[in-house]
Amino acid sequence: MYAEVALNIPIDKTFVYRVPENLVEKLEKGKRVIVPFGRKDFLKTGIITDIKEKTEVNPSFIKEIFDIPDSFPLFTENTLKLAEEIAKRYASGIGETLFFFLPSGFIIDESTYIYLIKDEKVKGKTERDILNFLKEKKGKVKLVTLNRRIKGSVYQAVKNLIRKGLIGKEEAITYPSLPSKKFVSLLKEETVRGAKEKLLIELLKEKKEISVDEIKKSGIKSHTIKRLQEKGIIEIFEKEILLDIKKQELEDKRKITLTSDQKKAFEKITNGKNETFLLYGVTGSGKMEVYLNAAREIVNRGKSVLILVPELLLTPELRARVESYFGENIAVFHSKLSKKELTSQWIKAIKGTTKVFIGTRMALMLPIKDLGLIVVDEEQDVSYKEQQKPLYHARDMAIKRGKIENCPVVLVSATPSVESYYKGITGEYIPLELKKRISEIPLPYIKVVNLSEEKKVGIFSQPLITAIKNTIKKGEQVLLFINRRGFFSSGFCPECGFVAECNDCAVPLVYHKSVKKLICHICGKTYKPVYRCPKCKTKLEFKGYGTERVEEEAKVLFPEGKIIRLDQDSVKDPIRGAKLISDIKKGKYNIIIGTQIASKGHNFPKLTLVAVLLADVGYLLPDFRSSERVFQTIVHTTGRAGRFKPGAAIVQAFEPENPAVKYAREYRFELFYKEEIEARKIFNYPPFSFPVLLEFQLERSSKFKTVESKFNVLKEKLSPYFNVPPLTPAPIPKIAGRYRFTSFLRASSEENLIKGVNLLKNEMQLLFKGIRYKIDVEPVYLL
DNA sequence: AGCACGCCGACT
DNA sequence: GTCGGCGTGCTC
Ligand SMILES: [Zn+2]
Ligand SMILES: [Zn+2]
Repeated sequence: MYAEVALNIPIDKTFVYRVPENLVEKLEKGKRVIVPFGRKDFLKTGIITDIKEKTEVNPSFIKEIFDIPDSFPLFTENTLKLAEEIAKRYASGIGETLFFFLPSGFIIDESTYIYLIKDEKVKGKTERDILNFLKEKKGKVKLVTLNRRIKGSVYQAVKNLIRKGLIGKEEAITYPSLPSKKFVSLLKEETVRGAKEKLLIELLKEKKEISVDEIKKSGIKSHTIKRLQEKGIIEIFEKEILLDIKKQELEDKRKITLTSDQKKAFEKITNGKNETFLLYGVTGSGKMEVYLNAAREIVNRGKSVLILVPELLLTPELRARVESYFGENIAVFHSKLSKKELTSQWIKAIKGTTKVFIGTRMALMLPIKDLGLIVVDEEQDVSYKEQQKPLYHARDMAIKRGKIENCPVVLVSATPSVESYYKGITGEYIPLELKKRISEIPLPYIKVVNLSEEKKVGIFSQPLITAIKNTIKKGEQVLLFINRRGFFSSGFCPECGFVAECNDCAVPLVYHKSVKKLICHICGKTYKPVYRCPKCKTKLEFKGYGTERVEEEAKVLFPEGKIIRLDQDSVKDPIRGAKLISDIKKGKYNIIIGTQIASKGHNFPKLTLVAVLLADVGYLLPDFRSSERVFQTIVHTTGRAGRFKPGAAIVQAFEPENPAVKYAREYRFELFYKEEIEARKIFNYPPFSFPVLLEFQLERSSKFKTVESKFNVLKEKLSPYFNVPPLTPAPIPKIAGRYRFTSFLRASSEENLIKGVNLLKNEMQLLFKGIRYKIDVEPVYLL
């Protein structure tokens, strides 16, 4: 008996292992295996992707599976299929893909550790660096970490140092942190005096083992437990637990009568087979009620539900709202959970003890059985695209999963992506429109101010100043949206044109007044501020606006305002961030200056005026979606106003006649889509083409010539599948010290895309060994 | 990816 | 000679 095993190495290949007699019974697809691998037979964690009687591989090369530790698989048959699809579409390997999604708590790997014996003079630079690193670290360091942190031939140098007796090595296994809990059991029966002590012993007589958590619930303090342990009466031990199951009946905590539009959508979804629905309608039209009701119906039929949400939307508020439908028996899944929590949620999925899962894009692969519905909320959100390998799009792969699981998928949005909207028209998706708002409160009136004509004080136009003053006078709140944090873009020299840029990235630095530093928003590197041109000593001029600069101007203009900044910088610390948000809700502030963070997820009841300060900057960026993003920012941000009582919005723009601005203001979304779809068609952008962004990241720009000539050879081979433009410097030509060259390939059909990507992946591997590159299929960021 | 091996210039 | 930097190839 043989098992095909996928390992966490970046080659698109599985490995064949023999299954020993004693493990045949435990053999199952999707299960975790521990196998020896490589020359050193280091133990590695793998996933069984297939089981076979025969194999082509030479029997003398085949090794034996070391262990199958679990009684259950970590991937279902369906999620294994999904992983294969992802690997195929996004130029990734099956092993790479599986291990990208699998929580690291499941991984047991053996590796080499290095430690210092004595420090002596050595000649080689790499050897010196290694000794210094070990001296600084004190203790054992993984060989791989050395290799990552030190440049040069680390492996060679380590070998030499071992031979010289300066360092030592040992092999060790990293143990996984499966969810565990402390338990207590009785060692001997002895009479004790204390009432609490007696109680604990009584409890232990009844039940052999009780978890410390549970003991504490009956009013016994931890020092009591400790004292009995010291006396040798009880014993405390760690025990692996799979999960703590909270069984709860689903009850109608919310009695909501759906409108007729909502009811229609609900019926369509709950009667769905494996269609993709596009559920759309303006803010406040009750989209969430529809999908939560549908989800509850599906759960009542005994099936499970997966709800995907963008990163910033997974707030306690949202969780509470979902809990109001399902009780506490829901599981969240996102990157802020700990290793143990992630493994625990994963197990809940595979065991089927929880029926409702809500998470970010990484929740896509949860091994949920009997999936009856997948929801993708805010389907247009860019955070659904993974930015590391595998560069998958969770919305598109959710649709794929729906087909594999044979269940309906609902895409939800107030402003669908142009691609999804178009597919709603062609019938690929079934459109479900909610035309009316639920409440009587009208949508905010949007006033557009022309920034190139109107009088301004700083960034504030006269109409905006008046509106802000009136709003805070009434005791209500104002949100000022600006799409950048920091103060302003660092200076440029009017004499010689010098611009303060990051040394590693070709982007202007942003001045952050609060920390008095220049910060690169691409790589995060900080610099001391410069005020004079280093070349000609002219005083630098500053331009651009960030939240900090808006805040400073607002303080002068509105001395009566209670102003707060709400951006990544101010909510970095989660505890302080949560406090900030609750303070805003309480009305402690009346002028909120925020970025994306402020325009998503949170409802501020007293907010009645929203302003988009620079609505159409970014409109001219070389990205075919820039217009769509302007449109979405305006609709989403202005939609924050007047959730609870009528509100208004002001949009400041340089070109008010720009369709993205005009149609957002008039709430004539269908006209925006019509024009945008027309433009996409003319210029052959998605949904009319299937792009791949090929990006080289070169250490030296001088390497470009050889890369380019090799690329031109490849170009010919790719031409049956892609339109291949020449390799050119990326719009941001340098990031983190690497020179970026890109080619924006376009396939005319999905079939060509998949075939072409496969060819591209294989050819690139052969042609560009030792060169860093990225194959971004259907990219979201083009800069 | 992680690791070994083999090639080649530089330096005892 | 041989040390150490670097490119190449293999892993069931
Ligand atoms: Zn100058
Ligand atoms: Zn930078």
